[in-house]
Amino acid sequence: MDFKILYNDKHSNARTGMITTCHGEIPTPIFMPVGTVGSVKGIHQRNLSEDIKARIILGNTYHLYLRPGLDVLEKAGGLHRFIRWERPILTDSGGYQVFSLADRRKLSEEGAKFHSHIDGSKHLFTPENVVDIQRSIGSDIMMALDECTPYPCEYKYADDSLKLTHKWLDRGFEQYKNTEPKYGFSQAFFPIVQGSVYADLRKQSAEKIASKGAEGNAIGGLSVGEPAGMMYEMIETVNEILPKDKPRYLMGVGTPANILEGISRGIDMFDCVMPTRNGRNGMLFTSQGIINIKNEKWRYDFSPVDEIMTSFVDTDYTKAYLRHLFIAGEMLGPQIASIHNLSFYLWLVNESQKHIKEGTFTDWKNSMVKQLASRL
RNA sequence: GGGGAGAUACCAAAGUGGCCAACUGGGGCAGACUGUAAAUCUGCUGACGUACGUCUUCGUAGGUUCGAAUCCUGCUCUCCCCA
Repeated sequence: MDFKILYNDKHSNARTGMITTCHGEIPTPIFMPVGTVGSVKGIHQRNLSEDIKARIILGNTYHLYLRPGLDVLEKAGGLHRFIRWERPILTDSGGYQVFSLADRRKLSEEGAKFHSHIDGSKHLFTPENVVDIQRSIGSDIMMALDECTPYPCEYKYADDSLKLTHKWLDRGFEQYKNTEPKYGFSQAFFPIVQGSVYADLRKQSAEKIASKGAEGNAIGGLSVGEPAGMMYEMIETVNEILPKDKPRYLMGVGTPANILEGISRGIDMFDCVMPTRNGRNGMLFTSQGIINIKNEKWRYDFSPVDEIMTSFVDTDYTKAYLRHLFIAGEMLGPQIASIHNLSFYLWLVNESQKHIKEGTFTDWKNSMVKQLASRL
């Protein structure tokens, strides 16, 4: 994997660049749609590549390991072939499931023991086997096993957790260096900064992560309930330390405003379930602000979902029709909403790239942030 | 014409003397969702008030009772069976 910065913004830490992988190029800053179990929920791969123009998508180690299982993925020739997606894939390690399935797992030095949410069976994830699993999946970017701490989180817990995440990182990185890809293309391995909302822990973690010399670095454990301002402070703290010439990935973030604020602080990669999950639940992100398409006020509104029309669904359908689909419980509604939201998110990062190049990013960002948060 | 059953909020449907402004579903209205156990979850849905509450409701008109959606009588309407 290779990363080149093309332009640095003069008024902020934003930058635009290009990641090159064996499955193609990824212009940054970028948003990566989440496809946990080998599917970006409700979206055909064809829509994803041709209409939404996604450059890279996510998969999840925990979910893919449980279903369909590694034997299927290996026989298929890896996840790309299995799901027929030829562009890059990044896999999360299962660290987020350590957080979201907290009542079904037990952590120890060795790793994380899970009770499957599907059939209750017991499984052990270690820093090493999570690398092996991601080798079998064949993702272009693999993530280290970490503990995504909850919020709020006691200092002592965050500190202990961080020590564990760092130990796991050392082991995972060793495993990464000592193993080979299975499908003939290279795979990168990103370590993850933790430390909850404590600046000293974040600094300590960022130094540890930077010392590994990985091809890219991630920031985790944010947007788990803390105020946005706190998240931005942590990003600033961490990005002062993380190498500037490597991509920085802010995991699980976020709202359109979060993404723009992240970009201005030097983040290059984002992923979030929000455009798809909220889209399925009737929430649309538009250039004018947030729409709850189920609201009665759209009943007779025959205008496009978004006036800037970021995808074919905006030109083909009206708000009134989309509202009707949701009210009637038609599955086309969530599909259209997901396509729109993802297109909008991709539009947002594309525009960011453009404004960074043109030197107009900060002003544009500031006006957008206000607009994006308003409720229509 | 004779016999039987029934009328409860937007709809369906519980409730058959006080725990009933009335279970539950649906519908309607609104909210939540951030490395996806989510096409999910939550709240409201007689009126007025933030709330304790107050007022008007269970076809309709009366009555019994300290107290009625619930008991009694008249009326109106609906459905079923027999002729």
